Amino acid sequence: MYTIKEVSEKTGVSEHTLRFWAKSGFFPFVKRNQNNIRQFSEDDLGWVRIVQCLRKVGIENKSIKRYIDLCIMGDSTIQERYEIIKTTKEKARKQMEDLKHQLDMLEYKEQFYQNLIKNNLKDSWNPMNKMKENLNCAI
Amino acid sequence: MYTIKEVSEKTGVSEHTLRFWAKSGFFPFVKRNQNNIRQFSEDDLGWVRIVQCLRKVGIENKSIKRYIDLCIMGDSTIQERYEIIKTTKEKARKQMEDLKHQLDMLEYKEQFYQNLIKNNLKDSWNPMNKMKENLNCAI
DNA sequence: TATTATATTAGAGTTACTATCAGTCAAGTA
DNA sequence: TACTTGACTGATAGTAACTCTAATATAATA
Repeated sequence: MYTIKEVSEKTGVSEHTLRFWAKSGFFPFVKRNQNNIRQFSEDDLGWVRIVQCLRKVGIENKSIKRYIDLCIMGDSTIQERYEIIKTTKEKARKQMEDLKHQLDMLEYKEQFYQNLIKNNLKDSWNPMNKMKENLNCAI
Repeated sequence: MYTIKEVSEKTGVSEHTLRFWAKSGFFPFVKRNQNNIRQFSEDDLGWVRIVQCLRKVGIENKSIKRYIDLCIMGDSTIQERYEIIKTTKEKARKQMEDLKHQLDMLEYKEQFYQNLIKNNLKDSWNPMNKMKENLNCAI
């Protein structure tokens, strides 16, 4: 059993956000002790991790709540939950692709600046200066 | 020269967001025609794309503004701009890694539900049912 | 000439936190 | 017994980055 602090440390989700999520109905099975303190079980930790995963892929809280509610409803909703996961996975895959493009662009920019710096120091009248002049345009 | 609509279509950034970014000072060189309509040049399009790239990697608008301002200031800021791009690239690389973990988790979940569905339909008293019972816990 | 399309602006609304405050409660320590 | 610590509650305000709405203007088209 884990306190909210331990869950925060284990998952990297702030205590604030965990309470916010709890209030949003994301952890319906978390028990309290006699002092009203939340006691997260290993399974509850699993819920935290899946919520965290869905959020990181950009699923909005309303949709996460829907998924949680389906889980609570039991076996009859397995198909729908499967579809949600499949769609989310596809979304994550597209994000990976997109992020790869951004990484490529940043690598290109890095090279661009690296050349600029190298040539600026060594040689002030080489062809790179054409680029230099256009710097404000090309960023 | 492109209208805001054309830029939106070319880049996938909404007209709304483009105006918001413009207002934030991200496109200082965009000219207007006699009717006060924005006319994006090919170079301006380049600015849109780099801003889009930085946003997609999660760089906050305040930092983007800083980068834009450095660009305007000219050659003396090349080193600092280079550092920003390098740091951003590193950030993007870390995001890729993290997203890969989320993708792995979603793939695992997909398999989990797939097995559940397959076994539920074919055989109601196999070992998978243990998992089924724990579904609400394991999500 | 009337309508439609596209553009502009200011400003309100939204999401998902994030932070702060005020106050309660219980457990452990000096 | 007083004090500190950690957790809880609720309310409220602030923030980032959009996102949407409304009011208005111009230009092209029927």
